[in-house]
Amino acid sequence: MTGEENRPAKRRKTKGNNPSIVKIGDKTIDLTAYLRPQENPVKKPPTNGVEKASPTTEEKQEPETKGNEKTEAGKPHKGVSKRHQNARATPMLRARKALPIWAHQEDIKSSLRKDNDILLIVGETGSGKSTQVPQFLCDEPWCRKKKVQVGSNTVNVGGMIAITQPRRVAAITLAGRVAKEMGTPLAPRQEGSVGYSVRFDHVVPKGTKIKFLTEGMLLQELLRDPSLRQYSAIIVDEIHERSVDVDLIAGFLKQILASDKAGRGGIPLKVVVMSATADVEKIQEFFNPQDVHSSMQLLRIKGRQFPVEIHHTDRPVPDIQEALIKQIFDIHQQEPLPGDILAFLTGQEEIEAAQRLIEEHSATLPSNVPKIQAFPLYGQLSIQAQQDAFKPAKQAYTRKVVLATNIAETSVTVPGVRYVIDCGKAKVKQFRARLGMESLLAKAISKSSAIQRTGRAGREGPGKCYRLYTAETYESLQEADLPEILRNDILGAVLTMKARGINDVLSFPLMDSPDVDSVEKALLQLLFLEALASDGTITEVGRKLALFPVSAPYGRVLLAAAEPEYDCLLEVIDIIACLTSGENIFHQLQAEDEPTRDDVEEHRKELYRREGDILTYLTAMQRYAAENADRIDWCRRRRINVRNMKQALSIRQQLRGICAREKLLAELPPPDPQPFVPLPPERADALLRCFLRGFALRTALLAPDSSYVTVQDRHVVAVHPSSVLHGHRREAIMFLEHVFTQKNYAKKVSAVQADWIVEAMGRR
DNA sequence: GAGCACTGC
Repeated sequence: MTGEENRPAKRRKTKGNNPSIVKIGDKTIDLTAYLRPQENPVKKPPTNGVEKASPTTEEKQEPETKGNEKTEAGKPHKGVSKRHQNARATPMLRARKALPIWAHQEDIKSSLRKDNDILLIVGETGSGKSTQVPQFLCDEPWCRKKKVQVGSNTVNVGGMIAITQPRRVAAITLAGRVAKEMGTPLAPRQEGSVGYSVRFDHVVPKGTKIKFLTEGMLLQELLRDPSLRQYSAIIVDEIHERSVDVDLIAGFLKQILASDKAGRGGIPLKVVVMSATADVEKIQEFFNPQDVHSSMQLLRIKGRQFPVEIHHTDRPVPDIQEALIKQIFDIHQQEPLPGDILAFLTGQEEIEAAQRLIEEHSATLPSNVPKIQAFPLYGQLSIQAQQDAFKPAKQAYTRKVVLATNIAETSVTVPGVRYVIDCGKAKVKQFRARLGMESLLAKAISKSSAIQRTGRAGREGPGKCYRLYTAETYESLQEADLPEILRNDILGAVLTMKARGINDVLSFPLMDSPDVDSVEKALLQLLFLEALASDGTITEVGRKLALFPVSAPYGRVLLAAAEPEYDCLLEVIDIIACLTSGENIFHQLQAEDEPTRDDVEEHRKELYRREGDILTYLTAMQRYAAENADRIDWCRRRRINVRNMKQALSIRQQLRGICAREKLLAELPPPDPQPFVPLPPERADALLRCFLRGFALRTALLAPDSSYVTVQDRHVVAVHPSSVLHGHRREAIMFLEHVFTQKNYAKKVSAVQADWIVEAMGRR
């Protein structure tokens, strides 16, 4: 788990006599070829590199300038390029100069001149780093496009700065803000200096110098252009969130920095890594000057936050719900209005219970006391219900309490919050490679997460944070959350590496390396999917899978669907579009839906199929696409997630496009709406057999005691209540997801025949 | 009889 990549021997697993032999069911597979190290991918630099101490620049915070975020924007300046010099930008320039990062402009520029290629910036929220750093750098001499010789070709290298974001909205809104500040249009097919590229949405004007993109997007670009030739610099923002994608990006960047730059005609790539948390040792160690032949400077920049008073409990609370309610009403009675409360809870169930308690208590408040109103906020809530949590309370003299999951920690900002209550826990998804399943359980948060939650009270003024745990408990928390690459299934990450030509994935440089078990599991699954050949190298199938914006098993099903034997590609695209559009397209029916509940069930009945969830999703998608009148109303009547269905349509269009380009699809189907035609049973069989090409290992057989036992590991699984097959008995089931929460659950379940499973396994 | 949060040619 150290970030050092040159000691694979230590990570090798010792299993029996030969560590490279593993068994799946009755099959024995030799992993020797998979684990064989290739020649060291990170070239040692010549030893003339002088090591510099990393200077830490502490900075005095500029006096608070009120309303700097709200400064009127100058109108986009037509004709481009002579930016931020023109008079119209002046009020905005003043606002920019007030940002804490402005004082570091020269430091930032000079630290990347000459031979220095890497810079690490630690900037708290509100320092302005995401908007200003690219602007500081884009006029630097090293940022110009250059014509160079690569092999026998003359190519252009550099000219653009990429800045990565973990979320789409951030990439889009930051691009919008920077475009305004630079007075340049942000529109396709125009000339401009700023662009963005996220899934389903690309606005990259001609002459773009600064491009915001999601991490996944840059990874896709890396597959096509391993040297990132169009860029002079890559800025990796929010690296502290440590997504799998950002970890892979860091690894690829390290390889580029350490390489001889032949792929870039000798022109160096500058790398700026930006983090909002102070624990940067791991990052510094990772981009070790020894390895990459350049010294990494570190710059610390103060943020702009109001002070937040922190309160811990004196002793551990026995009952979180009770403590929460008491805390809410204490704040309500002691603190003046306005000032809303944001409470962090673990999940929907807890939130709904708390909401009921608050409503009961609230009803007992005397009439001369301000009212209190609770709003839930979590990801699967409808757009409308989420927006209710952002709007000020409807009635006057009312305090709003937002009961939120982790969604309010990073993804959304609730305005008006002065008080935060932190229960100290969060649900975390963890992949258990040995069992091949995920778990989703509430666990203690990390210190950095607690600090992040606290900060949510100080966005608009001084605030208070009440932690429902003791100061000792806080001190005992982990410094940071486990990075995703140590918690998630790394199937996709391993495929990306293989597709990028990394044969020996165990020696790929990573800040945190997953254990060998997980890597082996992923390699074996890729072998099962025929993404890898028996010698561990990537196959044509594997290359194609890496291009699909879906997980490898889904990609494999897409490829199989195009084979004449199954011939159901359009249907499979519809299904996968639905499956990957969000948690579940069906909203859970709640007590509040009561007057319409039967009506909703009646409408839903025409979608439910006895074959299971896959066919149900297909029916839902096809009926939705056939709907010509009001699709939103169609969803409302069935309590179907509108957002997910819209997303599903976009994914469908994207997948159809890719399949057409990859010659899996002869021609694009006619546009919607097309009349709905139910899939005949024999076609349904073909479709399910096709899904088994990706999911044969995720199957279970009905046991005499009516439980389902998995084929691969002989575990008992229960059909999840969200499945249409919940409570039904079938000979055998195939499930697309496998999660431990209260129980070992199979989700997205379909009925299959036992001999289909045998057939699918026999193909290997 | 139950669902942390993101993301992708």
